[in-house]
Amino acid sequence: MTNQTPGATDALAEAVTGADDELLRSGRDAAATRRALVRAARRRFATDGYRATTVRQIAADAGVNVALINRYFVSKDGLFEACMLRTSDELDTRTPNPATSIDDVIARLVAHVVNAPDGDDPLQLLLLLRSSGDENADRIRRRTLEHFTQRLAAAAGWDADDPDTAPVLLRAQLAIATMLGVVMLRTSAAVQPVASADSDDLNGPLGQVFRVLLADPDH
Amino acid sequence: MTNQTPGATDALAEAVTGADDELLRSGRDAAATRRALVRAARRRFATDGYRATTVRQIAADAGVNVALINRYFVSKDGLFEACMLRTSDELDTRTPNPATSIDDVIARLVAHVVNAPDGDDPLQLLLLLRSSGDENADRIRRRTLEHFTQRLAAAAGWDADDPDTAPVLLRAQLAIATMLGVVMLRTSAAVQPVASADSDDLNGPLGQVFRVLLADPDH
DNA sequence: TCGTCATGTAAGCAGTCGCTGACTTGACGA
DNA sequence: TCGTCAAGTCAGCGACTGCTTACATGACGA
Repeated sequence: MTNQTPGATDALAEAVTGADDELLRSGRDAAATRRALVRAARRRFATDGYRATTVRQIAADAGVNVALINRYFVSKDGLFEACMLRTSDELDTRTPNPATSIDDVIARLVAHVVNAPDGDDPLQLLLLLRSSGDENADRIRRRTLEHFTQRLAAAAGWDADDPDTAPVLLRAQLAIATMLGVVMLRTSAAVQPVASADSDDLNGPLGQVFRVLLADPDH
Repeated sequence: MTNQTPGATDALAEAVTGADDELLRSGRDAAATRRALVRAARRRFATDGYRATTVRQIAADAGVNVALINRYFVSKDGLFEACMLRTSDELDTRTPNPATSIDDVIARLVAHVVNAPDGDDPLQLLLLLRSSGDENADRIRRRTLEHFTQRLAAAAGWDADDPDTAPVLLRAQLAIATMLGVVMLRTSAAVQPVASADSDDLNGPLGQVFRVLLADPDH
C-alpha cells in the first residue's frame, strides 16, 4: 500500500502550513486546492462530525472535484488527519507563552471560547472532540490535547519539574474540558442561556473557574 | 404519514419508562423488546454518535431483529428520540432536590462525572451532546439541558424568582458544560491524565469549580 | 510544434445504509 | 381444533457512501 499518487507524500505537510484561501476560483494550483479542501473540511468535520460529513460536501464547499480529495489526501481519513494537524499547529502558535501574566492567559482563554480573530475559531476547538475511528487520527488528537495541556500549564506559570506536576496538568486539563464543554453547548446544542451569552456575561464566571484551576496560590 | 404499525403510537412512552432488562433471551414480549432496543441504542449513540451507529448494530446488541426497530420506533430517528426522552427522565429523577446542602449537591455532581450507580451513567450524559440532525430530537435535547440547568440551579439553593436569575442559570450551565467536557475527554478522547484520574484526584479541583459556580456567597 | 507531465474531470464500481413488505411463528379464546 | 392477531423473520429495494479508473486539459521546455 505504498503511495503512488504524485504529490501525495508531502501534501499533508503542505496543506497544514500556510494561510487559508477563499473558495477556489480557477484550478491549476495544487497547493491552493489542498488549502481550500482542508479549510472546507475543518468546518464540516467540526460542526457535523466525521461520519455525517461526506467527501462530496467538502469538495462542493471548496469548489473542487471530489476525486482530488483522494488524490491529495489518499482518503477521507487522510484529509481528517490533515485537519487535525492544522488545528494542532494553530493551537501551538496561539497559546500564550509563560511570560504573560495569569490574568492575561485567562483573558485569552475566555476570548478563545467566546469568539476568535478569524471568526470560526471556537468551532476548530470542537475538532478535538471529533473522532473518525481511524487510529492514527485519534492518536494525533490525543497528542494535541495533551500538548495543549502542557503548554497551558506552562503559560499559567507552573514548573514542569514540579514534583507534583501531575495534579497541575489535571487542573489545566479541566480548564480545557470546561472550554470544550461550553463551546459544545453554545454551538452544537444551542442551549440557552449560554448559547446567546456574550463576552461580558461569560467573562466573570468563566474567569473565576479558570482562576480557581490555574492560579498558583504562591504567586 | 399517519402511524400504521400496531403498538407504535405508545411505544415511545412505554420504552421510556420502566427498568432496563438484560439482553433479550426469548421473544414474544413487545415491551421487553422495546426496552432492550433503547438500552442498546443509548450505549451505541452515546459512545459512537448517531451517524456512526447502525440499526443492525443496535439490533444485534439487543439480540433482536433489525426490522423491529422500524416497527416499534418507526425510524432510527424515532429510536434516538426515545433514548433522549429516557435520559431526560433519568436526569429528572436523579437531580437532588433543593433540600440537600450545597456540598452534597457538588459531591453528587462529581460522582456523576466519575462513575455512577449502574455503571455507564457518564456515557448517558454524552447523549446530550449528540445530534441526529432530526429537528424534533434536537429540540428534546435542548429542552432537557435547559431543564437540567434549572433543576441544578434550584438544587444549589437559588431562587427562581430572583431578579438576576439569568446569571444564575448561566453559572449552573457552565457547571454542566464542565461535566460534559470532562466526560468527553475521559471517554471519547481518552486524554491523559484526566482519563485515568479517579475520584480522589478529581474531587478537589472539580469541587472547587462547582463551588465557585454554584455556591451562594450569602449562604 | 510537439512531447511530457502535473492538474483536473467524468463516470461508475462495490459496499453499506435505512427501511419495506410479504411471510412465518406462537399464544389464546371460542 | 381452529381462527385470529400480535410478535418476529427474511430477503431485498433504492439511495448514498468512499474510492478508483480512464480520460481531458493546460503549461512549458526542447
